[in-house]
Amino acid sequence: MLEPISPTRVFKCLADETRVRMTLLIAAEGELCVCELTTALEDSQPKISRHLAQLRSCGLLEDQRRGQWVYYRLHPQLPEWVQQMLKVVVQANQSWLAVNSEKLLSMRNRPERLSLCG
Amino acid sequence: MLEPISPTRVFKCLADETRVRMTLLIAAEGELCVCELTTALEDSQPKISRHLAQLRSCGLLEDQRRGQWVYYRLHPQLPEWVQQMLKVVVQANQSWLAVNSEKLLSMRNRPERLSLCG
DNA sequence: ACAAGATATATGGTTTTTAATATATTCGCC
DNA sequence: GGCGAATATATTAAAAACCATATATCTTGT
Repeated sequence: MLEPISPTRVFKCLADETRVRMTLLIAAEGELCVCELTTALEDSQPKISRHLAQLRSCGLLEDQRRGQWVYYRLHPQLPEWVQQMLKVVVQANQSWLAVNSEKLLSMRNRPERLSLCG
Repeated sequence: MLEPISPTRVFKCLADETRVRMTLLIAAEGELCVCELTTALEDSQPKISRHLAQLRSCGLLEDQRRGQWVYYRLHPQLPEWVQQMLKVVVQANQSWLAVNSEKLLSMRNRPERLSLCG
């Protein structure tokens, strides 16, 4: 297997308001598509998409197209310590994330999920 | 109390090779002075010092002068989640940190500590 | 089945902002 | 004065943002 992701690399990925919020939201929700993230963060689609590409390319997220939507989730091969870390951070920062979770909940025309099978 | 440190802020602090290594080393060792860090990381004193200032100013580290040396440790009021996070990261990345720990161990003229209290 | 339009996402090219580095200098304590 | 540590300044490098545009999928009409 390839060299495992370094702490520096992980922290650099998360060292941006947009990227942490997206990553934590995804960690909390399981998976989210680009338009959901765009709504939750109230940011432009190209900006969201670019940051997602970065998170994908450093191995934090994985993407999956389903029809016209592309869904992002935590990469299943993420090292234990990164998963644990994200869990701790999500857990302790729910009120900080609330502004985004709420926008997600009140989003209109949110693409439907058949079930949470993955 | 002031606004707690945000995830973004924490991750930005750690999003630099020099700063993560220093922070994790300090988390692992309890406390270290500037000259020890300079040796462990094989970097210039001004560089180390400036990064330490950054870590101090975002509340991750606290400094304490003892004679001619200045010692750094994790800030005692660091939120629980940050401490947990650092613990997880240190624990899982010991071999990545080994290069620095070893230089620390083999350092000559290392300032003596009376005891590990504090 | 095919073309036209709508919606979802990604990328190219540029400018602007921010952060890291090196060198020189200053401060503080013995 | 000498050692450990901090800061100032200039320079360089990296990352974010923005706008426009491209691709892919779905829908509707014929």
